[in-house]
Amino acid sequence: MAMRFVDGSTGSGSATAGLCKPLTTKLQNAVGLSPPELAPLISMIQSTRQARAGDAIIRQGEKSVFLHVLASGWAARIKHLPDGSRQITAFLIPGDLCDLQLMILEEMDHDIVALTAVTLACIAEDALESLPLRAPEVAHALWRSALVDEAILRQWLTSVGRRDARSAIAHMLCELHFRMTTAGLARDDAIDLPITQAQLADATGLTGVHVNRVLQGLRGDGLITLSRRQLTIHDIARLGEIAGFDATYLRLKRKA
Amino acid sequence: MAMRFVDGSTGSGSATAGLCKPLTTKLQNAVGLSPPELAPLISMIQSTRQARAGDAIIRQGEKSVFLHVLASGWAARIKHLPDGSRQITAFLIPGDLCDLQLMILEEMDHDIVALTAVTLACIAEDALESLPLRAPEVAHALWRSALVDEAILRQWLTSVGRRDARSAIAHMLCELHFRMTTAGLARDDAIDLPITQAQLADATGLTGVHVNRVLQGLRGDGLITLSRRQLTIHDIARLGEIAGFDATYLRLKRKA
DNA sequence: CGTTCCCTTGACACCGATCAACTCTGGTGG
DNA sequence: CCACCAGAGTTGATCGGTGTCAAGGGAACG
Repeated sequence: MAMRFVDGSTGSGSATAGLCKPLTTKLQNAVGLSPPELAPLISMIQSTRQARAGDAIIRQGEKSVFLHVLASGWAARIKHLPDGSRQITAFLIPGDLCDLQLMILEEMDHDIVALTAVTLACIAEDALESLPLRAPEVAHALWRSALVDEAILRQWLTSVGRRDARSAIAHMLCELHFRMTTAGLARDDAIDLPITQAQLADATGLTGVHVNRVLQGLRGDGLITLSRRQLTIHDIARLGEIAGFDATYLRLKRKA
Repeated sequence: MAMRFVDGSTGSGSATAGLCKPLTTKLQNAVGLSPPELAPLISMIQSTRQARAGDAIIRQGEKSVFLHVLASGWAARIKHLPDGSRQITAFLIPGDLCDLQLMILEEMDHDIVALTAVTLACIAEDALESLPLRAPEVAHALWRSALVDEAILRQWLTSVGRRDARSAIAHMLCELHFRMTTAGLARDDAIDLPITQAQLADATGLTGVHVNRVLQGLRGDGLITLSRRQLTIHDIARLGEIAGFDATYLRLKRKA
């Protein structure tokens, strides 16, 4: 959990702007914000922070004086149970907000753990507090991002509660592909998928063994290739059909 | 889905104030707002709306010009799957907000359905938009309520994904009892629980038959009484232990 | 006083969990 | 460059928690 500080000056120093690429891409694609509108956000990045795979980014019960934005790498929201099992409650990809809720709530109700090496952009809380006045459309966009996360959560609950394993995993792969595309991180039908089958199991409420068998099935049907942390979806239409996937919940736009 | 309009004048007309009892109780208990601080909220209620059990309050894909606050009765957020099965994503009790998300997002990603006869307080959207300026602590409280709903969602996902049926149902009963208490609607260890076993099954990812058997088990162990839509918890400590229940996620307070 | 949900119970089937190797891959150090 | 090692993936055999199907009983409501 090494801390490293970079240039936090106002303006669009190229290092800072590069850090925020996935976030700005996401906000442009999904909300329709223009680069000039996004400038206030980029200029608020005060420092960056690195973490290695397995490190906790923030723990249950903690509070933070920074809003953390994932700039590179993957992370997960994790809830731990008394018996040692865990439920992954969200996968965070570049451009996702870690802890916007701490603007309003007192402490985290879950851990956030880095799944790969990770770079975080840190935005000071007090800078955020004046954001609604200084750049209302950006503040709006951040809340929108949080509300889409909640819509994702409802989809996950639906997957775990009512879809069978094959359909649930297909749905997860469709969603991740779609989100990576929105963040500008997909290469056509292929994405980096740097998570283990056990982590996929913790997200879908299954066991690692069963996830493995289901993936074999999807591979066997020629729907996907997944190896060396690279996912390629060969027949996205059919995969979406198996999943009952409808991307509307990820597209929810800003109100006119 | 009859619409009925009542006095929407400013001030604390007793009818309007009475409507909001559970909401104000909740906000007082959970956030520590005082009655004078809540006055602006009560004065914003523009009309009320009634619905009968089974009626849709708002449908997936719809938008609304009102924020609906549940004043009496129970409702549920429901996601429908292509095969006809359903996942209940939230139980809404008096004092809960139905569609705050529509302040920012364009359309609903799920249905909200009345589970009993229901009274809704309607707050006009444009009145809400100026709320952060006029009564920042109330606006804060509303967002807080939405974020607690998200924390609840994470708990549900954890229940469905990683707890067994007995533990998941015990957890649900603990949560509902706690929330009813916070809304000022509990009588010691007893609450109204006007939902069917099938609905409890749709919320926990189980079948009605299995929910029935689990409830029999909890009854047989002397932990609860549940009949005629009345739930009494006889041994809340042991029920909480079975559930792995920790109410922190429902208590998340306003930031100092 | 019948109709309609809802609850209850039993027998049986099955999806996914568990247990237990074994293999493969990537990274590390000699 | 190779030997080693830990983590991740793979596979088979078996178990068990829930689902499914089917039927009957009870309570609310007109």
